Amino acid sequence: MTDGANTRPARVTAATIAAHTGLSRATVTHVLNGRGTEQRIRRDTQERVIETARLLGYRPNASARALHTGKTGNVALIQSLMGAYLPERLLLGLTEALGENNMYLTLAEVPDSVLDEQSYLPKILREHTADGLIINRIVGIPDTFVEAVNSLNTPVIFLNVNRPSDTVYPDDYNGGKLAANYLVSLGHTRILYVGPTIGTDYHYSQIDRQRGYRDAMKEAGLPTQEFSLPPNPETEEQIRNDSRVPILRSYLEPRLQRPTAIVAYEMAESMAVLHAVNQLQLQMPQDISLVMFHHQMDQRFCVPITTLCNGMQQVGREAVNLLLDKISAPGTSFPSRVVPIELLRGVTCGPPPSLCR
Amino acid sequence: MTDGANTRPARVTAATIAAHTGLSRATVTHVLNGRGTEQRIRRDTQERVIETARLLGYRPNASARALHTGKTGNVALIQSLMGAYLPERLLLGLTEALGENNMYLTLAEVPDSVLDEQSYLPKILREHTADGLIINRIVGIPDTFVEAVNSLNTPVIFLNVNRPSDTVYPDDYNGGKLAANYLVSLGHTRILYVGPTIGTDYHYSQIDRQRGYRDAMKEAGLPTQEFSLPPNPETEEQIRNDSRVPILRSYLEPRLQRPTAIVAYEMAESMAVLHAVNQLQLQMPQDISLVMFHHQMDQRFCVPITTLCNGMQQVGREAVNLLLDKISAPGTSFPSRVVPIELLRGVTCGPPPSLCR
DNA sequence: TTGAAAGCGTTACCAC
DNA sequence: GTGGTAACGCTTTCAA
Repeated sequence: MTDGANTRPARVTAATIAAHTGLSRATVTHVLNGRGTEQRIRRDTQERVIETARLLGYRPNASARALHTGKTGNVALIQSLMGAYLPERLLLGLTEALGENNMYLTLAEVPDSVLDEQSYLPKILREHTADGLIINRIVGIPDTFVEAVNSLNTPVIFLNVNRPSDTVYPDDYNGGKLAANYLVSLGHTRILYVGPTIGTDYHYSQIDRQRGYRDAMKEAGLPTQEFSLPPNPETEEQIRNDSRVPILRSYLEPRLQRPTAIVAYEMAESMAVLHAVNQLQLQMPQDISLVMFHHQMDQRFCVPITTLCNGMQQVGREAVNLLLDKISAPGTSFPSRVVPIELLRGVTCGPPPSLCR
Repeated sequence: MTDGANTRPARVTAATIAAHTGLSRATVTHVLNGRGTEQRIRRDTQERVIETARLLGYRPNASARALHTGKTGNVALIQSLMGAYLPERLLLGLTEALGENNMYLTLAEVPDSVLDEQSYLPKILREHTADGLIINRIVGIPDTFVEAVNSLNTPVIFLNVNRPSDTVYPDDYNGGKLAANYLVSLGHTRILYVGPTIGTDYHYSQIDRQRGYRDAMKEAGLPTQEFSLPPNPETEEQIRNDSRVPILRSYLEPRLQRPTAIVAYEMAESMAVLHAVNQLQLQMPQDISLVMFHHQMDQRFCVPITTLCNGMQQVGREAVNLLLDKISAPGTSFPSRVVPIELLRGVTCGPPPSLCR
């Protein structure tokens, strides 16, 4: 009486159901896995099994199944989470596509220190926890790390870096072209590219977006104009004397020769542009147009900025597809997949002022 | 020769090592689990085992261990990823703290549709995949869902909602007080609170931050002034006629009675403030001060805005601790834990203009 | 239609 | 010091 109705048995397994129904474990799993009819198990038996499972609150044990099938049903996402690039859309794309394949995403943080230590592998790689690995945007991955990972028997793909194979990343080069072409198509001829100052450990997109812009301008027979935003100031002193917006402002100040449109590398540059534009009392898009690269149309800025969207959700989905391909053909190398960058129209672009007058 | 050196055996298990070393599986696992000395296994035997494991590229099978121990070593994070609140700091806190306990975070996206359907549980909850569940910031969770989750035998905690028990969330009420008090301490007396328009499915922080502000102002004997930013415009028509910044500007326009400081609910409100301030050619912080709630000091805005940081990393860590407590004491209910909100000084605050003159 | 049994890789208890 | 052996929960093949 003390233990009967209220204390549910700690674990309800297929065996429990078998015992309750007086059937064998095999029959129970057959029914539970939808193979009941195929196995020509009586209708009412099937219903009895299912009802009992429901009543008992049966939940299959993933580890046991994994042990038998040799597949964990998990994919691990590896990255240094400190300073990570992990847009929600990317996670959404990954989990969606994995979910469609009855798999899950396991997040593994890899401290930067680990990446430096020669041949030290993070714990998640030292055991057999996932069916595949996704390595996200680790800039300047040490070769030793890549080698160590490859020596694992686990399929691996890379994300958001530009490697020739087994990688998924956005087409930043054509994104750059798209940006410039779009502004050209609106009638702009003086288009300024605002990017970050490119240091030693740069990301490929810093090069590619700018290259795309340059090539598109050249093709249109227009001159390029580029401005590298100095890095974020660090000390408070530097912050108070932050010269980034003033410098940028000087680019936009001259009445006649000022750019009529801007391509910004990402949000940081866009914000500087917005500040400068505001300070100069310019109207957007009447006086000046702006496009930026981002992973979505971001509504938090009050002004929806026309965005070159790097399709992180799609990147996530493609990554899963690629990884599943690799899992089913272990050892094979696949060419990298490039995801197109799309233009999302905000309200920051229009024809150049000269054409309006 | 075809199969010898190049084709590595598909799976290296403890048995493989046992075979290679001529020892029993038990001895091998003893050594591998660091129980070698305790079991008084010869030094050289131990070394032989470890070396062989390394050579063979042995990686323990997590599923097998899980099956035996009854612990998967995984914690599932449940949420609707569409429109999710998932700051990187939160993930960092979660994965860090889990990592310290040799556990991993499994991300499970739960489509909104699923939450609505009565009693339908997402797949990850229908099987035994994780040792515990973290439910993150699902606003307006249907009671049926909570019930269904509770009927599972799996420990569950909530994140970023304000439930009385088994929950971790930032102390937004005291954050609101802190914001106001800080500005008061700088000498401000006309402090405007800018929040979102509170709809039907609001988040507790929308109430709490504002309440904190109000109470602090009352305690300081100062009048409150509040402005609800209308929701983001949706159609392009609405966007072009976006009246949010102009309206806000009208609050800041009058020379004498205008607020000298602003508490912004979050980034969206801050951006509107920055735009309005820029358009009015006001200097920040000379003419007006600004603090906002956010999950970190964000360097992308060019101006580092003084931030009330809701400590998502800490929230993540506390969440893991709470969940581990629940896992080791199943069925117990723990009081919710509130994580203090911290003030991170940016460059947007200073004394009010009147005191400068 | 149903049941018996083997095996997945690990752990841990208990003999030797 | 070392080596059997059972058990974890599930899947699947083969027999009945």
